[in-house]
Amino acid sequence: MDLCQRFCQNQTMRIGELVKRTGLSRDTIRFYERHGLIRSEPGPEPSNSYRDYPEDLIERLAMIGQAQDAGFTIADLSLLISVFEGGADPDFDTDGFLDAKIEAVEAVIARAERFLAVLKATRSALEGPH
Amino acid sequence: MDLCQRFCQNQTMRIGELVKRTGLSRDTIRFYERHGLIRSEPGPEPSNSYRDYPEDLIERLAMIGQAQDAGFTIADLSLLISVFEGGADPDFDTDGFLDAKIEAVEAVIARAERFLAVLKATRSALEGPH
DNA sequence: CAAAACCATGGACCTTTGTCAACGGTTTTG
DNA sequence: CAAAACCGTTGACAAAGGTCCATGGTTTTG
Repeated sequence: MDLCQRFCQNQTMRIGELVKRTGLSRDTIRFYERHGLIRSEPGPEPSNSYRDYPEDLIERLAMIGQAQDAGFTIADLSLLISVFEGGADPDFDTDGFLDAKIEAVEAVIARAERFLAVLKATRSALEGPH
Repeated sequence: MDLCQRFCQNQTMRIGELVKRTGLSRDTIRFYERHGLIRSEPGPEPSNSYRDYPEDLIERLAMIGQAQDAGFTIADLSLLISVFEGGADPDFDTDGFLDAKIEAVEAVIARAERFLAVLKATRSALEGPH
């Protein structure tokens, strides 16, 4: 199967393109896959072991980055993704999880903003007297 | 020197009180000190090796927490603190450093906020149909 | 068709940010 | 004064999040 086929037929790509389009490293992507944050399919050719990565992973990988900036760990993300995909353990308190995480992220943002203010004040203090 | 003396004379405390007032662990505080993020003084008694921690460390330790939430590493903080204390390498580009860091923190906040929106949307989607 | 580029897998390795345990000394307290 | 609580130092350990390397196969390209 050549490039054009892959391009025209559907929205999947090989890992190299995902690397280019996300800026992540190959190893990082595989690391996420090993930890269940993303999934890939076997690819149509029986002759190789190349895997297909769907288009929407680009969005998901971006979200993973945002989540990490918000203080989420891989384990947190793993849980959240099971919520997204509806495959969560039925007696898992999804609402409670979400509420707690929302609060935590709001706290992180508030703290980061307080720090940002310190940083800006420092810059002013340095530029003022100059 | 007894407790009252220490309390009345000046604004320093021993590590145990710092632990209580910051919520950090003893080991974390020592870790930060080993890495130059905070400093302590030898304490007045010659008979022991206890150290004195100034009152303002409480504020600084709070700031360190905020900085970490904003994506700062210990190494970043070490640089920033040398800027605070005016002891920075004279040919270090302080302005450039601050500008870059401010931009980075703003980016972290923006990304965390985008993620927060995802989280809230997910909660709504879950509560709505219920 | 040969070289260059790409892919998967497995496991070792690395950095960051702490945490724990052990040892021996000092203070505080009942 | 004795037990309990506190302190400092050292060094090993740990978990998270990746990164690197070797090996061997597949595609793409010139």
